Amino acid sequence: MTTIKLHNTKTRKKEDFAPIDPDNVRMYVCGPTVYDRAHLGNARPVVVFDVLYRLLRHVYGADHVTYVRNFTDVDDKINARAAESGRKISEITAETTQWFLDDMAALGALEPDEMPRATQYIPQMVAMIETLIDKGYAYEAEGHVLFAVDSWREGYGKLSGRSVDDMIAGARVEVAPYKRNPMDFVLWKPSSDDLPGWDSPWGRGRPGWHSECSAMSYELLGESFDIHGGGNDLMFPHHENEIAQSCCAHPEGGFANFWLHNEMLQVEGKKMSKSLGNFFTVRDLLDQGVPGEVIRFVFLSTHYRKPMDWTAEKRDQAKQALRNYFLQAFVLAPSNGAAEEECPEIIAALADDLNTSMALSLLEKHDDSGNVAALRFGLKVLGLKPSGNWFKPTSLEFEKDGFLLSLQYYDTLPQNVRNQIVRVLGAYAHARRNKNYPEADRLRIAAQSVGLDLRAVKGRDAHAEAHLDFDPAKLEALE
RNA sequence: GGCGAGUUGGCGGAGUGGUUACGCAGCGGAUUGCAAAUCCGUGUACACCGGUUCGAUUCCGGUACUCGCCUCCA
Repeated sequence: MTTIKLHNTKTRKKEDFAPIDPDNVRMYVCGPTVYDRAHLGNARPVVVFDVLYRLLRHVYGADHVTYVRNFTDVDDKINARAAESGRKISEITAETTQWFLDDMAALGALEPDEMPRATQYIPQMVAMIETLIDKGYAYEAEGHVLFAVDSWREGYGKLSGRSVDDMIAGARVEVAPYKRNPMDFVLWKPSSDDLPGWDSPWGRGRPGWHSECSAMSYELLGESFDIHGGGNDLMFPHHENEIAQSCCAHPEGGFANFWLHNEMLQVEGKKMSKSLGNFFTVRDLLDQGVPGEVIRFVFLSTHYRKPMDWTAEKRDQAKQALRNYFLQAFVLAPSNGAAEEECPEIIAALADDLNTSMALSLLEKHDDSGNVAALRFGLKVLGLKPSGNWFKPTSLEFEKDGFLLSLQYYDTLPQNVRNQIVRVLGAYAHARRNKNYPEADRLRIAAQSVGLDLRAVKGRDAHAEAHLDFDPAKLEALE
């Protein structure tokens, strides 16, 4: 069996991955807070851990992996959004959740096995907080329940490599007066009547952000599981706090064995932010006609632990490369050939701490050598699947009146359009035959502007190739 | 200030203690009325300074720079 190596943030080293139970490999990844459309940066961890999910399923079997990714549907940002829009919270979270699912599906991400909503796990959070209070790790103050970092100094800060003292020294936050230690964090906070709230031993309130992931991972994966993932900005404080809660509430388990963190995304060399004007969502890109699999390809071209820069140039290069692979794998190759054939090199690349850019270069190799079976396998295991026909500027070729036509959906075009195309081709061929090059060029350039390529072909008069944006309505003007 | 990540040819991006991927772009050529497409050929790069070594881009130390986190932000 393939040994997967993963960089474990806990040890800062690449380690051999060995699941607690190979029959049920368990992974938890922090999901989105559902208050708005996912921006491009939100998509990176989704794609990174989707690749890992696929690899785990390949190695251990699809039925032997449990992947959990939550939705945070109780949060002050959501409350704020509801207040300013006048809409119901449940409406906003339901809509945003569906948007997220749709956008991530467009990026070729498989849905996790479990997608718990925080609001469905309030009782479990309350229970966990009670346990923490009972064990002396948490205390109530002014309707809040706080985790006391001093009660677990031996463990707190280990993941992110900070000591409690360092953190206090570097803290630049105003400290709430009811905190015993400035670094204590909120497990439960009171809700006013106009905010979402649940009854609890500490009055009506709502959970702190960190409580959610601990309670949900415990409920769905147990007190110890294999992998916990997320963006490296979550390392502190979110993951540190999760560890504190989970390890103190359930000391019998070790919580997550492997911690994986992806690096952040930049846009044209700068952090994506609204103030820089380079902020955009996945949906924006899709609406601009960038296929989701092209976005995915760009993500895959950078190792997950390196900062990734989204640039227009990368987008274009990715599109071109993918077009070639898709053409080779799904159009040019004989359809009756082997569907796919496992490529151990690609699996080995992924098993080496998700070396996706290496895997991509192997795709290139198989494309060059015409090894379609391996190419198909690679595309599949990387989750690169055509979302439409964008990569097929041409499809089948037809002979018509001595001209070679290679037109997408030729047979679905109305007869009059077909005839028009043949007439344009005829005019083009005629002009060339008579060395009337200005006229030939005029036709070629004009045709190009409506999405039709005319070109001379040896041994034939002319060749027309229609692109997807071919607009037959404008064709008439050419004649 | 603290913690962490990174720095490879024009761009992207692997990899390696000595033979130095690959893609894109570029350049040269073939072909072409021109262009496109295609084909052939072409690039000795690894931030800087020390150290280890017969030999380092690859190992060790330091410097510089970039980026992230430390505060709601993925």
